Amino acid sequence: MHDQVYETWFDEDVQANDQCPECSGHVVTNVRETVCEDCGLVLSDGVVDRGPEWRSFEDESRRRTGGPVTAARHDKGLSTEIGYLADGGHGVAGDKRRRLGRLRAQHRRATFESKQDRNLAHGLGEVRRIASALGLSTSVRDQACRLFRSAQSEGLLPGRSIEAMASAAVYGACRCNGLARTMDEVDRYSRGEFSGLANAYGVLNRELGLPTKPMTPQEYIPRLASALEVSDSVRRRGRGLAVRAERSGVATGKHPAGFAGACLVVAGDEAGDPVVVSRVAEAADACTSTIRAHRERVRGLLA
DNA sequence: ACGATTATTGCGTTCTT
DNA sequence: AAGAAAACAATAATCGT
Repeated sequence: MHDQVYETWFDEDVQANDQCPECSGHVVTNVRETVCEDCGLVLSDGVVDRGPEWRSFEDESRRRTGGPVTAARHDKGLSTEIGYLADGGHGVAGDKRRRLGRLRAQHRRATFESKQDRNLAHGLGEVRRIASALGLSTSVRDQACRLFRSAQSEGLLPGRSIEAMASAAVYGACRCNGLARTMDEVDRYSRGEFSGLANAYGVLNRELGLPTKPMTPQEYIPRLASALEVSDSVRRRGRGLAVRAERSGVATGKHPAGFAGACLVVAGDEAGDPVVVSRVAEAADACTSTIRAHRERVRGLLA
């Protein structure tokens, strides 16, 4: 019934950081919808393109035909060079010598450039795949791509996996735009067997000096609220609690997502509309004991 | 589901060399 | 100053209720 209205807004491309048409609040984009952070108005729900599916499939098949591309293998088995013994040792002279020299230079240049290219192509492919899987807007995705390019040109790649840096770029782009994503969530789509995301992001953030500010619990409220399908009043109350908690300092040093979840639990209890802790834990990428601990902190705030 | 207890992880500090 | 190590806090895991 709201479809028409939503369609219109979506066509106008309401995105993160825009103003909510209804309450002039702050609009954020999360996994599968664009919502107003203040009133929770859903601006695009289920309209998010199904692009990620064929895109990631495409990437997958490209990976297979292209062969395994990992930083380790690049340097290890695949690179070759033309040695100097061939001519140096046996006194190859004149034309042949010069030709060999030119060949050597070309070969070196070619392999070097193709390595860079492959790394970049692979990395950007991963960035795009992860960004799509998270349902990020194209502008955020492009920003992530730029971050990855910077990371490569700044020489941040050697010693780290492409996958790790790709997911770090995506996470970094989210952080720069104030989008509430946990590292876990981004990591979920990374292909590496061990994450390295935290490390890669650490370097990326430090070396590039990303303009990020710490996430606050209330920024996670809208996402969790819609994931848990709590009532509007509970969400509002939870948001209020999150603000109070953050101002009073009890939330500092805590993972904001888990803390936001705890706020929703307390809000649900108050409203006589219990929010199940285990579900919150799942939605917030935390465990139940953490949510419980935070819940007590929030309650202590009210007492 | 809850509360309590224990294990693990991560991080900033401090002590060394 | 760079690195190792003991120390602390947060989170996870596990228990009995």
